[in-house]
Amino acid sequence: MTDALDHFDLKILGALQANAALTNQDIAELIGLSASQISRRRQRLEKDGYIRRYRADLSPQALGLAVTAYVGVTLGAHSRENARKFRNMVKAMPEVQEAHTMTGDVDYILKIVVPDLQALSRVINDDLLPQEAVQNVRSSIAMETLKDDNLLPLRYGQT
Amino acid sequence: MTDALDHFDLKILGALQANAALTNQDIAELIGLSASQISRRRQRLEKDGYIRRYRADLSPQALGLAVTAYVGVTLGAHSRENARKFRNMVKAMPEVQEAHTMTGDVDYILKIVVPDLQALSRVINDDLLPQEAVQNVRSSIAMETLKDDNLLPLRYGQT
DNA sequence: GTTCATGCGCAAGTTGTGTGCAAACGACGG
DNA sequence: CCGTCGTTTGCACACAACTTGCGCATGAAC
Repeated sequence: MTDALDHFDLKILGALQANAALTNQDIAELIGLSASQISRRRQRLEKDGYIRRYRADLSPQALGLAVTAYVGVTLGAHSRENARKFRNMVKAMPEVQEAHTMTGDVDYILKIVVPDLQALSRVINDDLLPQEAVQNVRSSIAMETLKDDNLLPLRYGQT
Repeated sequence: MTDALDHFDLKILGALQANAALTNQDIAELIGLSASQISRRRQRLEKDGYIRRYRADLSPQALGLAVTAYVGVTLGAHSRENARKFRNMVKAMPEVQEAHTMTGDVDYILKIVVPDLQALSRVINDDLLPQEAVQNVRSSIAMETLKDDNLLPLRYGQT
């Protein structure tokens, strides 16, 4: 009934993740289908959860957000309660773009975007370090960004 | 003449980066302006580079991409030529979502998304390590993703 | 060979977008 | 205090895009 992506679906997903401003007509011409089919397939792809949402990709530079940093956080005593507080804190921080719990010697990696180094310092010293759970914080700053497209590779295991 | 974002512009940017499927009419009602104004402002925001592009945000899980990893790469002899090759290689690898040159003891951080650990291993052993420039590779795998919205914080230094 | 399910394009109805226009507003100078 | 000018707004309309019903083609099951 549903599921299982064919060749057309993958092309639609690929086109939309690179440029969601494309009209159905554009995509139709691109992959050799009619606009109405694109519309129907797109609805299905949204309903089945392949497309999570549509986003405008803003320019950090234009908005004065010059500093991107990765911050590794190590928790001390892994008390349930303190860890929970830490996670909620992180979710509520607008400067944090991504947060993952990691394997290896660091418990969390945070991707942080701020206007300048002073703001980064403020985030680390005022928000992160005062947390009871936090034992250690190591930050590394992105000097140059080679690639930042966040495009998922779509060629795996399909038609 | 141009530049300088007012309160309305920030609200529009905020709404669109969270959900680009909103119509001008939706945003108009949200922030108390007419749809035509949203249209005009949006055009300006695009022209002035605040909005880079529109993207469909796909679900890695739905697409069978279960493994996200951060890979730290250290280059050996920093020969200009080998470094250049390394950067081009990275740009061409579809599994690499982000790549930054970093301050600190690691030269590059790569965000990599693949279907499984085997695929990660393949990327590291077949693509990364054989590079002449590469001296050392350390990878850390995301066990749980707390946050992954990539929403820029918009409240800095404006009206 | 018939039936059924699926996917297709076309065309029509609906919804959304963008521009001309006139009015409102604010800044500035007389 | 008032007029002028530039900017921003809402409205209305023309245009563009989206979506859905429909009939047809294709291919699998029996």
